[in-house]
Amino acid sequence: MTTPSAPGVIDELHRRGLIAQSTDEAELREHLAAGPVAYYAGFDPTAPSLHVGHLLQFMVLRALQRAGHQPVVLVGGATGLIGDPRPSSERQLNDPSVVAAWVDSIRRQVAPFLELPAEADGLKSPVYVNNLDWTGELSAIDFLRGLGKHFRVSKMLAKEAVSARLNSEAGISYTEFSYQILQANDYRELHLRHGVTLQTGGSDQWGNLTAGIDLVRRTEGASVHALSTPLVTKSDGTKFGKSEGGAVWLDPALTSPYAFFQFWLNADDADARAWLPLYSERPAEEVEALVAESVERPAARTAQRALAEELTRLVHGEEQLRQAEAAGRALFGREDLASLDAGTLTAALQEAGSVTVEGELPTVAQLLQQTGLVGSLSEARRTVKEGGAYLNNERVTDADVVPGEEAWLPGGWLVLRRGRRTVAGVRRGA
RNA sequence: GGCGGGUUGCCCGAGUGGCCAAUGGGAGCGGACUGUAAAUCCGUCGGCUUAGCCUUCGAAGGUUCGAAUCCUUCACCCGCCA
Repeated sequence: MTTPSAPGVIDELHRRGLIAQSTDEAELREHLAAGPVAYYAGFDPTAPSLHVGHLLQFMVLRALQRAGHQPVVLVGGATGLIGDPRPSSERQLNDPSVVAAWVDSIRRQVAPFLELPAEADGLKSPVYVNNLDWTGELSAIDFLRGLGKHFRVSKMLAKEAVSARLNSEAGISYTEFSYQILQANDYRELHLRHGVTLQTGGSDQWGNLTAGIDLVRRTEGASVHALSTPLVTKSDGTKFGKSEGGAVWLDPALTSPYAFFQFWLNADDADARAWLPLYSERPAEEVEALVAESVERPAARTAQRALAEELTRLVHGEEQLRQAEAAGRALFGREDLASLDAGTLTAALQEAGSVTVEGELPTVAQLLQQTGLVGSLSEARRTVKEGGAYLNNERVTDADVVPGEEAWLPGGWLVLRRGRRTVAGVRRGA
């Protein structure tokens, strides 16, 4: 891996389209060029796992780390108890013990992204912090006197998420209204504790980022920076990061490495080309070549493949990437399923998702339901009627038949498929 | 506190006593076409032991042979007036 010299990191981020907004860029460049800078990004525990939407933040964190700067990763044990206002509706408060558990799991999940390879000379290992450490013991008086005085309500009301909520039926609670003060205070605390002078985050966080800058200036007289990433969009206007099942998680227990790989592989052409620079850490020329290849021969899906490979490797590791790829090849390849060897088939179906059936084999409709390919027996019948159900790559015509002995594939498997690309395995039990 | 309007399936939104599991649009899902894309066209879109049955139209009760539709009470939302 080539280590770009420190002054180039802003150029790299620009080239990759990772900068939506930043504080005075000339100053920021100068600051970064002057020596290692401590910078931070925060992640609130609103679920047991992060999802693909968070990935972009790590691309920025990694780029800065490669440039020799000091990453500080914050997991919001305190802010997660309050809830950053969403433009749409009030959040449901989660139980403190649940949030604490999520802090742990996210903290563990984040680690590999900034882990340094053995040969990484002079690069800095991340510092991990939890804002509950300083927010948990903050008294109401300290909060109101020490922090509240620095915030003008008119300015707080002007923040996008807040004003959206004020103008909506949902309104906004005082709890969520206060969120920006807590996040601003995080910046201040990290500035004092770790000398942090740069905060990064999504563009929807810009208001919170600037609130922190203002607070640091007012209380410490220091001028600090912020940098935000653009919102990742899809060409069809739908929300990025969802697949059939809902969110695409980084936790392999919630979204298998296979499903994760497939998520990127199935991106549409325009999206894959637009996303590749954002997510790929390959040299600029290589990225350009891949995009050009994608334009020339879209069917080869080079951009999708590159995304799927790089990100699956980053999130799940080389071994999982290899298996996810092999599974895709086995299940979508041209070869006959029966000709696959038991090991390949087993690995592929375990990746794709499977159930084990003991004793009497149920009907195809029931199998479709048990594998989770459909939500109900009615839906299973409907799918069969629509011609969208396949057993071992052959269209099923009767939902109520029980697969015969000859249907079993090597390793004791049945391959069920719904539609073009949703596959699940059925394994023969004892 | 008073008056008026509203609450329908994942979302929006029709429906004012039987022809309503409920028009239409969106999302989703499937098929065709392709490249495990996109666009387009077609189909589908509560559940079940599926030519039938069961449970749905804010909640509970009532009128009726029959109610999403009428009546009563309650909850919540939106206006106007105090």
